[in-house]
Amino acid sequence: MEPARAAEVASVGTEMPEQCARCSVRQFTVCAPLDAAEMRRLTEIHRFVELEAGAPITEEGQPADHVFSVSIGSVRLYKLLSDGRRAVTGFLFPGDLLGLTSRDRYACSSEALTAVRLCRFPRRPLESLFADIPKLERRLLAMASNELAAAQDQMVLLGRKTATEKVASFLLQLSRRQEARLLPGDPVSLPMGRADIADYLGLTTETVSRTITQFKTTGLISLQPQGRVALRDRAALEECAEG
Amino acid sequence: MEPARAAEVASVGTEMPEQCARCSVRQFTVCAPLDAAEMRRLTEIHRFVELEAGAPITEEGQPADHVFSVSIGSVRLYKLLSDGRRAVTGFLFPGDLLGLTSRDRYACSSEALTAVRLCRFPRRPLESLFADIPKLERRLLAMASNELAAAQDQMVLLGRKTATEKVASFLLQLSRRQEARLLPGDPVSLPMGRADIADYLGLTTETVSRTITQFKTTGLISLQPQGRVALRDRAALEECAEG
DNA sequence: CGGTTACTTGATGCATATCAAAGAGGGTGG
DNA sequence: CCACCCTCTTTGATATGCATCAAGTAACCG
Repeated sequence: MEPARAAEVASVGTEMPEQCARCSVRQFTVCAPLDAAEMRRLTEIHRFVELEAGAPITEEGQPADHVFSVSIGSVRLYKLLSDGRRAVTGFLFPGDLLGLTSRDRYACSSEALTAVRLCRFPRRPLESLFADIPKLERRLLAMASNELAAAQDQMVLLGRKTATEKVASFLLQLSRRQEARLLPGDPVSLPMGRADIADYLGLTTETVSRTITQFKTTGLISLQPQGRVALRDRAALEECAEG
Repeated sequence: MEPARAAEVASVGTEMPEQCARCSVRQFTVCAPLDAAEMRRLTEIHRFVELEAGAPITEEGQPADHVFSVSIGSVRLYKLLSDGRRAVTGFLFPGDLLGLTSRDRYACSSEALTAVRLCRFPRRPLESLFADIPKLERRLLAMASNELAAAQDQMVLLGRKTATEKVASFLLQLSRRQEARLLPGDPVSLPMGRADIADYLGLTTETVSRTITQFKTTGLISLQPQGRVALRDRAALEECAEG
């Protein structure tokens, strides 16, 4: 047994793995409510997975053997129609959960949008833990409920908002999600391309681009290097977003 | 103690209330996995609520004090934009759950679409039961996951399907949901009006009407009394639905 | 620095919205 | 029991927001 692990071994059952102790989004993940001993139980079954930008993570319809928690980076969730049309059903950021389903198949395909680090939990062992750690199941239910509420907002956006309202809502959504992770809400970083945004909002890349240009022209936002967007007039954007 | 109750009294803790024993959709509801003793625990806190068509059930943003299970009838879920535009986020049928949220406010407004009977559970006592009946929480998580998968399908529909595809998908969805309740999948009954369908599909009533007329003309469906739709060519509808 | 991909901008077209009005049920009261 | 009225649905004519088609421009990468 190598010296580097001595401390860990000395505290079996009470200390969590170093990587988790250092995890910057633990308080927002599925792990949030767990104490050190429970964390240890959970980490007995998990594995870290690192992927580069563009790598596939899950494929719609394939066996849902794992649940993932995004640790670093961003992920795009999507579904395809038979003729190739694509709908992006969501973007995931650190702390978000991926692959939760009650069926035995993934509901969506997903790909790394940037380089990502994921915590991967095999599903059966994870579900077995529910019996010993009810907090874990409680947490998953809360996260699923939140996702459901977000999905309903997205349905309103897709079904009843104009292109301008959609793009404004999108920028504000990303801003709020940054704030939820205790990051500044401005500038907003856009790790995804215009095509991803378009497929998420039910628009075309051209319309997204034109709308962003319009916001830029009217002084609501300004574009910064590396896909960052500064919100110059948040109140006006909020106004835009609601109609 | 009246004779009619003798059998029930003789088996306290093992028999479920008569109304639940007779419930035609119990196997599809939150109650599905519970045994008689657990059912009794659950029914200690629930109350039956009967409402006539059009009655409000929940209002978006109001305190989420209760969770409901639809027992008889249909419900429409919706959200409003500030200028009055409406998005219907879902229709509920017997067995479906209403009002599940991890926040303290309802995410959607809801109204009875027909006369309905609901089982109403006060939220705090319900959550207290989770500790004693883990199956209950497991069941809610499964139901929430299913709703999430349905919400993702709806996002694809709203964001990327044409009017024809939307209406075809809608008819098939209702048909499948009837089948899931072990009812015939054909004819499909439409308890909601064209305006509800339009707000659910991100269309106008006129477009919904025209599309239905077109399906009728091309022999894919035929309209029957009381808002029933016979699926004359299911395969062609499926084809329509996917593009 | 050249090649490639992503983004932006412009011109045109179409699917669906909007505006308008005529049928069709469905319930109620005479 | 029928006639009327109200609401919902259907149908028609026109308008428009966004898609599509088509270049041009900027950003990125090797």
